[in-house]
Amino acid sequence: MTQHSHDPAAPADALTVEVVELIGTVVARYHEEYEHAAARHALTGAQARVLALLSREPMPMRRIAQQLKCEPSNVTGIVDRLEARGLVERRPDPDDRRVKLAAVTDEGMGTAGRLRASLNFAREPLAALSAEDRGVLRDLLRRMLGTA
Amino acid sequence: MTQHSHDPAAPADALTVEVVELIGTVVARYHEEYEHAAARHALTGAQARVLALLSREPMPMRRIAQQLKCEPSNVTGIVDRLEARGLVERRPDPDDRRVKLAAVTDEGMGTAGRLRASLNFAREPLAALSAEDRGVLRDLLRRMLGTA
DNA sequence: TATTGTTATACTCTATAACTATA
DNA sequence: TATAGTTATAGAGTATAACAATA
Repeated sequence: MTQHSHDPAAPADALTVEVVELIGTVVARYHEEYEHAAARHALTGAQARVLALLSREPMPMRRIAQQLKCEPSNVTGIVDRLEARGLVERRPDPDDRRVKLAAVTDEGMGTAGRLRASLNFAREPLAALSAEDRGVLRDLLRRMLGTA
Repeated sequence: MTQHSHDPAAPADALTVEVVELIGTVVARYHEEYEHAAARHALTGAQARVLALLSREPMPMRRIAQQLKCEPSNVTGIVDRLEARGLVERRPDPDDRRVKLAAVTDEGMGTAGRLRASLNFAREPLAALSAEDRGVLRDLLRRMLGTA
């Protein structure tokens, strides 16, 4: 049983435990900041996520649910509330009349942009790291996530 | 305006943007795994967090709310549900009769232990990194979080 | 008076199941 | 038959405000 074991039942060493705890702290701080940024625009976290998603590209209700990893029925309500505020609209899909494409309005695009700008998680914690450090961090995270 | 600027309105460089996106992915994966681990024990995320919190140390309802960063009134319901399942109990505080100390039962301690063990975020993604890499990652995260 | 925990209320998110309109 | 979106329903988390017991 070495430190490099992939045995899922292997007890974690002290270093791994500390890294996991640090990641937990990052997760908590990230979420807190995201919720606050959303609240500053009178949005819930879920609404902000959908708005951010649609600001990149309109998409069917079904696909929003897949991205959010939730049931399609939930998306109806979230989009309803965004639509009631004029930030999002439902458009018919010319290729399939069953499908409704959710798309941000001009106002919604503005809100999405301000939301993105007010998310200072990008700048504040990472500002403590040099460009070189950030590069090392990027590589480690990539490998951790299996995307490198 | 240099790359090291702390100006909160400064646009983020490409590297910073990528690191933030990677952190976003880590956050999403961490949360997904936490919710699944909780669900395997028929707990919600909030219930699992409170159980984990109390498994370290009994504490007043008020302090649970502070740790969860939510209103004290919410804690009543979460602890109610844990108590109904016999995982947690309310005890009087001998020093202040207004206070109720929430504490895990023996059964709750067992569930908390199994929950912790089933959280394999500790092992799976970090297994891709060597001990040296994990040390570097720990140092970068510490500095990012301002705890070093 | 201030504090602790609770209750009452309203809103949002969530999953499940049944429904509709299309395909 | 199958799929996209919705509705209906119920449970859980959340904040706000008002309350009882205690400090």
